[in-house]
Amino acid sequence: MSINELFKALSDENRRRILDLLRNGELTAGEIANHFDISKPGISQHLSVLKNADLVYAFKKGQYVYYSLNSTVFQDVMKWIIQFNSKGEN
Amino acid sequence: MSINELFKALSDENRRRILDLLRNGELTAGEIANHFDISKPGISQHLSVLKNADLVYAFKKGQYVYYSLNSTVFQDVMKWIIQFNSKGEN
DNA sequence: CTTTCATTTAAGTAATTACTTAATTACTTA
DNA sequence: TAAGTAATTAAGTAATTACTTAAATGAAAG
Repeated sequence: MSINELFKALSDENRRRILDLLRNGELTAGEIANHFDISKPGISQHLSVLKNADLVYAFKKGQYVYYSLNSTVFQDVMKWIIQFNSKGEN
Repeated sequence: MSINELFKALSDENRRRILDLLRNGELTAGEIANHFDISKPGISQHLSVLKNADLVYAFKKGQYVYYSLNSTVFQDVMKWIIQFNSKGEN
């Protein structure tokens, strides 16, 4: 969960779209995949990147895996950004 | 100046270090390059990515090119992030 | 004017990334 | 227990990215 991993995860358009989808609530991997023209394994890999960056939670229920936002980590990005509005401290 | 270009620009560790350096004030391309183990053309390319994403200003003075932060664009990133703390509007 | 210095552009390469299809794992249900 | 469904892992490939060195541009100073 480095800041680098975090920015790398956010640098992909499709991954950001996934995060956007999850703003409306949790979704299964398959439901997420249905919104894209990418293969399911492709989406699975994106989800794995998001999970490793702690941007999403994943929990398994039966044969489904539910994904949801971990909004706390967005605050790390926020903190990083804030430095550039305030001058020179930190 | 798309949000995609912006996140792509921020996804590189060295480019983020450049932005960090510029928090203390403007620097010439050469001064920036001195802080890195990368060749000058390498740094020049990073600066070009940052400039295209509007994260930095560049102005030429004699044979030097001065780079400085454009803090307004950070607010675009901020706006994007904020969506994920507040629930579901927008 | 020609030499020097700062920077960028050009061209090539190695590493990384985003995908694909095929195979595997894990769970559910007939 | 066999067949079907959801998701992931594995392995390969095409595209992108981050670098390199060499060449070009442009301003300054001898």
